[in-house]
Amino acid sequence: MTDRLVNRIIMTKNIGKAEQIRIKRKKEIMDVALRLFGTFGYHATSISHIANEAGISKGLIYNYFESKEQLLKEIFDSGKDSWLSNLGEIEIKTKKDFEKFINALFKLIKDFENKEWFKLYYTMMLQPTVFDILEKEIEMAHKDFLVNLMNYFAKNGSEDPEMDVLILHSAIDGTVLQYIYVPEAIDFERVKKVIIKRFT
Amino acid sequence: MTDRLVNRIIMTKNIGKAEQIRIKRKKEIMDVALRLFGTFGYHATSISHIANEAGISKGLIYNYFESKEQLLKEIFDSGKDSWLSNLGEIEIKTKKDFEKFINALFKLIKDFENKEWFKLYYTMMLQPTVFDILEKEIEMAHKDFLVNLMNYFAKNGSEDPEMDVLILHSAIDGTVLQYIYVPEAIDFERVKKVIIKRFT
Amino acid sequence: MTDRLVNRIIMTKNIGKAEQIRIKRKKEIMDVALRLFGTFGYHATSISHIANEAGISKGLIYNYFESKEQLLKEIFDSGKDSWLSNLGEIEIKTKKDFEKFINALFKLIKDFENKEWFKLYYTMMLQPTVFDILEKEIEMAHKDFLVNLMNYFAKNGSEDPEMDVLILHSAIDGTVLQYIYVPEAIDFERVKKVIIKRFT
Amino acid sequence: MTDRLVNRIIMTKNIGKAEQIRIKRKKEIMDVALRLFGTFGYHATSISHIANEAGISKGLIYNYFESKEQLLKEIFDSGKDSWLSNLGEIEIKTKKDFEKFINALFKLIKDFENKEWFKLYYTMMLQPTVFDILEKEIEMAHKDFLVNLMNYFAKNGSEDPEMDVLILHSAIDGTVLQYIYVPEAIDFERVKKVIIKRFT
DNA sequence: CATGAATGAGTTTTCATTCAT
DNA sequence: CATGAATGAAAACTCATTCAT
Repeated sequence: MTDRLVNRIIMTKNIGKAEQIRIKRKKEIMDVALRLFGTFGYHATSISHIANEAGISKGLIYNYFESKEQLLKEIFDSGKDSWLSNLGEIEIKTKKDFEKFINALFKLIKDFENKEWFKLYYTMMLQPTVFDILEKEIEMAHKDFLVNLMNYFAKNGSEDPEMDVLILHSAIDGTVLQYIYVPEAIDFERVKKVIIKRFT
Repeated sequence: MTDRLVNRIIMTKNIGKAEQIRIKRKKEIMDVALRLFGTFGYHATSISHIANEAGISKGLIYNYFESKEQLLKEIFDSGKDSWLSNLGEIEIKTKKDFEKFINALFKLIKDFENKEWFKLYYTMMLQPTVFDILEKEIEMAHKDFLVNLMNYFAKNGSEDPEMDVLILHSAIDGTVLQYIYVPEAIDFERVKKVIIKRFT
Repeated sequence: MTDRLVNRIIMTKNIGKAEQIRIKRKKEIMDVALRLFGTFGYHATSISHIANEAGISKGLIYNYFESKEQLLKEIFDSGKDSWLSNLGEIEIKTKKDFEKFINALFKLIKDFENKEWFKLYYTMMLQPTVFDILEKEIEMAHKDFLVNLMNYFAKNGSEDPEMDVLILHSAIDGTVLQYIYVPEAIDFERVKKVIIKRFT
Repeated sequence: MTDRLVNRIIMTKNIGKAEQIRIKRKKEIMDVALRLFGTFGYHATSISHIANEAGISKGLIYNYFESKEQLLKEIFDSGKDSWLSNLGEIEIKTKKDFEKFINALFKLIKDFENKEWFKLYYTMMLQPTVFDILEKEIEMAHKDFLVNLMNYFAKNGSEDPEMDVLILHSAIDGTVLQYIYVPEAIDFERVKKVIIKRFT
């Protein structure tokens, strides 16, 4: 949810003052928490830390989120929704579609409100034992666009479409990782060009 | 540090019985800790948990490691050494070399004593604020073989060797991530084939 | 304070509309609070819980009661008044009087607006350290009818009137406890018969 | 578990030092907690309070008990065991048996290591919603000796044995309550005499 | 009057670390 | 060497109470 969207919702006359505050505050907390979770990790970030950084009291956070875990979940879901709503609709049939898809993907990664979300995403993926509820959601979310890609590769003369998807997926995962790690090293335009070249 | 190596060190006559036990114990603790760190994460794994799992007392761990953080560092370094000592020596000049390198790489990933180490590796990479000392070491370690690869691509007609290295690196990172995440989904032989094909 | 009494007070012309609402609201809050205190205990019942259950805001409760403790005290006093005003007047001289008294007593226990009050009563009795102000009031209130009973036993050939009162009192206390605990197990008619038989 | 018993167990040579400390400490904590729970109530007694009173750190309590609730449960069970092991064996057939039973009962109530236990017992009985696990145990524990008594009344010409048991039970409950409330007012010898007289 | 966002002190609980035995 | 009882600082979470609107 972007700030602009939040503001538009709030501007609407038929929302009470209290509700306006709630929406703003909730987003505020989620933004701060995402940044800290991403920077220090979920466990190493305390509720106190979040509250301090957001300039509010510890107690208030529990007025908005049932628990620390629930706060994490809401942050995660919110990011996931953004992600999916931007990629889910693209049908990949022609080479043009593929390019369009790769473009959309990298635009998303770059523009995405907060690259911290990806840190969370990968960190959480790495500890399925801890966050097994989220695991399922992630898998489901992926499946659609992986199938999409596989069909594309199959129709375009790939010898092993399954593996091609795997490697492409890996390359993207890896690129995102690198972007998170050393953002200044990634020139997305060049990355896109190489990926499109290597995978068409 | 492999078990075999440990045994060889221990066999050496000029190490006292007591010292032999120390070395074995230390490795035991590190193995257990690595497994638990990988499974539950560093923060979510308590010293008690490690001690229980290793069948020793909490106190004893502090006989071998200064602190929990130091234990982590030693585990990390030990894994890193294995990793580097296996890849650092390969010179990549011909296509054969490249294939050899890719083969060595995947063999390492697959055989590596414990895939939990990679979980640690990536998790730690994702939280630079916490472990920035380690970060530098990793970067240094990588540089060598990245330069190696870049030269290879440059000499073999790549339009953008830097980017090719980046993508290859990303693909490898991504593949490892996927392997950690769904090991049974990764057929290394096929992955290798596709990577070699796409990058030569 | 019964609903009827509340209504009578409210009907009185020289009470303004606003004041009428206040009285009704106050009773509403006390009723809800009593039910929750009785069910979950004083400490385990939060002001939020009471407010929710009463369909009002937390803040409003503080418009009617100084504090949570004051709310408890008012509930307690209100119940106590009902109790005493119904028993204080009976003079026990003949066997008929005794029967009348026992009948009145059990009618009170059974009809009493809310058996939760007894839960409160006994719970509070059991923690003298916390509520020793209330304690004294109860003791005073009891004394009258205990003296009443003792005189009756003394005049009717009891060997140890003091003890007889004690046991009778205990039996009543115990019966109320049982009634609170397993209401359906208590057939008041039979209980009364046995008590009258055993104690005359 | 009496102190003497604890000491005897500890004296036994084949118990390690650590285990000795554990047993003593555990009892120490339970004793302090029982006293405070009885005096202030379960919810109004904090773990800090218990730790202070016992002269130990908060953390240590969790070395011995999983949670505050578990501490309560263990205290409760320990008291219940004492109670049952002393009354469960008496068969009530003759008037002598009944007297013996009543004697044993009051001896138990009087001698019982800690009358605070009864406060807990009654307080907990009054809030079944909160402690419903214990509820069942209490019911089971009672049943035996209630059946025992009913048979006795039935064989000895009671018109309504069920009610007689109820009243007797109530009288006992009530007496214990009074004893807890104003211990100095209860002359057990006289109480026993009256109960035996009224119920035979 | 009525609301509910906000506070902050207090609660239960965890855990790395120490140290007497 | 090895144990595990003990500590204390910090974590997550709760809730009576206040106050701007």
